[in-house]
Amino acid sequence: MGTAIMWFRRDLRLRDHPALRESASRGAVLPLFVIDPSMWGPAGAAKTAWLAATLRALDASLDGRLVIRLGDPAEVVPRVAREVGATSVHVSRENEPGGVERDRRVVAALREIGVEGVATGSPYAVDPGTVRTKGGTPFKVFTPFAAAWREHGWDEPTSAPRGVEWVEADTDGRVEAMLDKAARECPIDLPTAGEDAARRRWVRFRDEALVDYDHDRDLPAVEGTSRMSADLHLGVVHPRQLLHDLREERGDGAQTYRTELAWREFYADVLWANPDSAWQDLRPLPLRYDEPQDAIEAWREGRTGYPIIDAGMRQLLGEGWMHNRVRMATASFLTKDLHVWWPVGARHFLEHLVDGDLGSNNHGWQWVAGTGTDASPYFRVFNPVTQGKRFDPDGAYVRRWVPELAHLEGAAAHEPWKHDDGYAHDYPERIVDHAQERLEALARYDEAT
DNA sequence: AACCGGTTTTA
DNA sequence: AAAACCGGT
Repeated sequence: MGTAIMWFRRDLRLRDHPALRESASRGAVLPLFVIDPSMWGPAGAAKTAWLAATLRALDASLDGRLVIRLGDPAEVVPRVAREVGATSVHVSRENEPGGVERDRRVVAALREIGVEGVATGSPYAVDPGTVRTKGGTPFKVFTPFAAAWREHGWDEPTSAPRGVEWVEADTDGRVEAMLDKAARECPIDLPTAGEDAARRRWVRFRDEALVDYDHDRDLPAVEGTSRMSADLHLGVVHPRQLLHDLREERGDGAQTYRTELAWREFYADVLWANPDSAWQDLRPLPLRYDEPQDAIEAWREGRTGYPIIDAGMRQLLGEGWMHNRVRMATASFLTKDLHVWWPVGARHFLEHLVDGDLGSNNHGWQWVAGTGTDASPYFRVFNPVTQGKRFDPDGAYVRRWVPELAHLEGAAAHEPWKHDDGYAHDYPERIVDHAQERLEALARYDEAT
């Protein structure tokens, strides 16, 4: 039995970990994480802090044996392999274009020194690239994808491997200070990180909120969602575990939850099949775009004068998370009311969301913008006032995030312009007229098609 | 067996 | 409007 390296990336857990089990079957295991300083710096502070906290939790669950090194993985991973005399390096397969390219470089560098690179499993219940149409092509429409995905099914989760012989090596001396700094500079309160905490959150959701999920998941004022996204993003939980937990559940809540997981898998598959669609239109649409810097800044900071939009944008900055209903409304506002190209918004979301997942985020944006999957409805323009009144009927979400409107009762918080004291606490006036910009957006779509 | 055309579907 | 399927060839 030789030595194997388990190189952790978006799979920061020990339970139900096919690549970890594979590494343990090869011999003694060195658990490794590599911080690429070129990625660590530019990420948002909340995102970096969440990764730091999750790494600390993983390290604790390994009794402090997680080895963290700094640098370009194509240099660091082979160097560590030499250092410990490893014969194989194990990973969960990556589907994002940047990760695919990085892994190609790392595997090539490992091959040069005679070390095998082995990918086992992926962060998805069904590996991207597996589900295909009857014609053998990747799906571009969600519903038939979801049907085929369900039909395909998924493996049962496995437990953490027991009796692993862990190999020890030094963590880079600079890492402690980096993790400390990330935790210290975190602008928000993060949930507790790590597998056990995620598991507790999930069980609580399943036992208390799942029955009403079908209805409550659309209400941003209600804690009606599972809040699993940040843990799913780093692989602290695997969707297979959640699906397994719901296997006996036939109610609307569980059905809808499975469908939401299917969206995540769909977008990962679309990204895998169309790597360029990460930052370019999946279906190029020659639209005229604006670059209104002041309005974009107002959108980012939550002072557009539209209550539900401002509440959402402030939740993003304050919590590192935004309710999905509001993600759609704020994305529609940037693209349809301000006529801004979707990557501007997608980049802002990715910088601040602790769950910021490239496929789900960017294809969610493209879905709203009309350049992505789900063809025709270019005319999908969300009315921010209607969205607010429909999904936050008593205004509680707006009052929570927009103190300037806290004095308005009930749905009045969505329409300060209708109340004498609506602007008594310096809430900004609307920066655009939605009815007018809606027509402008439709005119531009007409022009482009 | 890859391709065509008509029909249904598209959160 | 485009995708996916289905039943042909």
